[in-house]
Amino acid sequence: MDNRKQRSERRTDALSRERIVEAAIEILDADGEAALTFRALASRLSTGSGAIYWHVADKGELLAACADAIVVPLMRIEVMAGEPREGIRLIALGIFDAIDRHPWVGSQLFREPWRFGMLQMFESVGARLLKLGVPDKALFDCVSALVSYILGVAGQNAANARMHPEGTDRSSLLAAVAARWEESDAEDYVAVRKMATQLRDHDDRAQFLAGIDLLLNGIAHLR
Amino acid sequence: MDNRKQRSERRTDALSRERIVEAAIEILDADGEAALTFRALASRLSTGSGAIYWHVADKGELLAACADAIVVPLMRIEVMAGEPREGIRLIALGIFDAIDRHPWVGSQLFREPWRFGMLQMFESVGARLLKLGVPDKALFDCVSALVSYILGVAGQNAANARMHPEGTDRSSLLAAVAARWEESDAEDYVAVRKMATQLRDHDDRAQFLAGIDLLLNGIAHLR
DNA sequence: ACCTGAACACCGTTCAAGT
DNA sequence: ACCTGAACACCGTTCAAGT
Repeated sequence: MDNRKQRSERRTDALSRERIVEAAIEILDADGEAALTFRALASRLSTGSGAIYWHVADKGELLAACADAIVVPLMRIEVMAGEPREGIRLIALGIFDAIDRHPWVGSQLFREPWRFGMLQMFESVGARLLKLGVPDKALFDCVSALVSYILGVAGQNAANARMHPEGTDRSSLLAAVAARWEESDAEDYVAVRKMATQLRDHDDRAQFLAGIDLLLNGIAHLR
Repeated sequence: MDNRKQRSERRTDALSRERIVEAAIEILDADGEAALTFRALASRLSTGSGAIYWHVADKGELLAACADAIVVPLMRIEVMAGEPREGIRLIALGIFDAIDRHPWVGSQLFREPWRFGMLQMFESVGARLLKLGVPDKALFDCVSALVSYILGVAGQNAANARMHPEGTDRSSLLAAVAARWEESDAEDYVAVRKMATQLRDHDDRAQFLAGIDLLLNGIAHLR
């Protein structure tokens, strides 16, 4: 996982799809989605902006390739050992953590829902649900629900990162929103007021896992 | 001479935030997110592109205002009559159907997660979960899970619409993907192969509701 | 084959100038 | 106060010309 190379780009290296994707990911991670332009990318690769088009069709394909480079390795189908529920939790957490590190992936996952990575994800989750005894008839709905939920959280994380890039003090931001929630009308906003405290000091990762467990719970009590 | 009355009678109404948002929504619905430019909007409103900036800060605010115009009315907190589970289903379906009609809303909901509409949604869902007997401590996690799931489906629908705009024959597209699923390796893709048939003739709306029910099921079996 | 970089068509946004 | 529309800085993409 930790293949941190020397940053000294040798200008003698030929351009390649992999080098382009690698550089693009560095830009995305460092400065966000808006910073990835063909000009910035070309300059980082010490080449002309047109050169990139020899290896990549357009910006959409470039972003998709970047997302695949992050997500597909996570989806490798491991031997089906271990408790299936735990396996699903680990798959979900793997995606959650990856998107935590690379928030731009979150917005990207929606674009090409039937790409290779998605197939892998359906298989990884589906196989484990089968092992849990989920009937064939309900399988697709259950897997879809889990995947949709994971993507929903991913998308929110990505949006969060886009709006509060890096430095923002998250806990004081949550505190501010929680304060607004607490001040809302006592009659019309009963539930929101009750949730304010939990909003203030919740942990995103734990909350994500709680949602996965709710779904697994619901799946276990099917029919 | 006072000519204000006269002006209000004229056919060309003054520009206003509402008229701008209304026209923007028409463009978004008709031709998608990429078609909404300040130039196109100005031309539809028979005005200069700079004029819009008098009423709207920038494009981000414009898109957010458009999304709010669709979503906020759905979130009106109705009297808490009726069965709570059914109420949550109706709220969720309302959002699903709205995003089905206006797919661009799906991608927009992620951007400003703590906007007014979101507060309303948390209250509408939260109040009903309280009525179901969900303990205060678990409330925020449960509401978050439901909202994340709804947003996840919304985002996927929006992406779908962006990729297959309007005319595409959905059922033959699903059939094509299902065929690929069926042809995948029999050993490595057991689950995917079992899901192929269901993928081919599933209904998005029913599947969405199935996911909501899984979550409600899981919530009901909390302890 | 691969790369260069100017050129093109388009964007969001600004702002002096008008009413 | 509100609107005009040219101008600016930037984009993705193309393509004749180079190696």
